[in-house]
Amino acid sequence: MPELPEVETIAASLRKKIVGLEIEEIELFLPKLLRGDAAELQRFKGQKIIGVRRRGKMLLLSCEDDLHLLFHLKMTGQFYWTKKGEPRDAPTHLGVSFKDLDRELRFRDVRKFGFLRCLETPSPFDCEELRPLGPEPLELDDRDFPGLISRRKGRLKSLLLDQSFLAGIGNIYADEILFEAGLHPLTPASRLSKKEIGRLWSAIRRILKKAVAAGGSSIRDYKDADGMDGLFQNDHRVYGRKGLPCPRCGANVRRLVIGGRASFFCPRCQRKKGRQKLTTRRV
DNA sequence: GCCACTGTTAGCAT
DNA sequence: CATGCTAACAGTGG
Repeated sequence: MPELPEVETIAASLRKKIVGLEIEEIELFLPKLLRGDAAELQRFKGQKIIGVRRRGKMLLLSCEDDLHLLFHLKMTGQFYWTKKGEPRDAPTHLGVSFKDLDRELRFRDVRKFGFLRCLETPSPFDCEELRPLGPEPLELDDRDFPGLISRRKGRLKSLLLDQSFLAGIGNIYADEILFEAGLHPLTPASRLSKKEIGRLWSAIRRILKKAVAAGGSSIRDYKDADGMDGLFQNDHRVYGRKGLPCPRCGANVRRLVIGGRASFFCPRCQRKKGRQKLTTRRV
């Protein structure tokens, strides 16, 4: 389930351990994990890792000589460390050992949806997988958001999940963001007032920043590369909370399916547009 | 055994 | 072209 905050946390945990290390061996146990030619992987032997970055939900390990490893963890991808040469378990599909280090980095993915790709280019962010992504929500200038959303028509929930709109938001944070903004997930983007666009943008920033600070959400499989759980699952206010009271108003959280995805929201705090005024009453 | 599940995409409909 | 919906990927867990 790694979304932006989880991948950001994994990148940080990986970065502090592998930058500066020289790759000794790379072993691939599941050919379909790699998009491209298996021989490309061998070019990384002897290469020093100089950077670990995130773009959307993808992770980029960069070496010298314009060589990069691009990972997508999809639903269940995980990195972890073992002692060098330790037997691998069935869902472990890749092992990377380093010169002068008695441990090795492994990648496991129970559902096998994740992928790895080798890039050789000075501009890895222009590759096929990364090019279609929209802006990074935590880097986009505040002034650019209204223009970005004004060109879109779909429902807010689907829009937030659209990686070409903003990169990195997934199902959990989309629901938490819409709750924070007080907007119904079915609201058409084209019907937002200026004020609501402002609320949506600050909710996006606030929720993602808090989730990054909390190290992401550990619901099922998610752990960072050091095996640490995130804490943001404790701050979820609607996601996965069908039938439980809304923490703001006490109404029962509802669940809807939108575009095939579960969507959780508070029917009172996130009114459908057009109903707020009718139900306003004096005290 | 049946259904749901975090991500994404292809294919088809509107 | 844009958007919406479903199925499919493969496995685990309730």
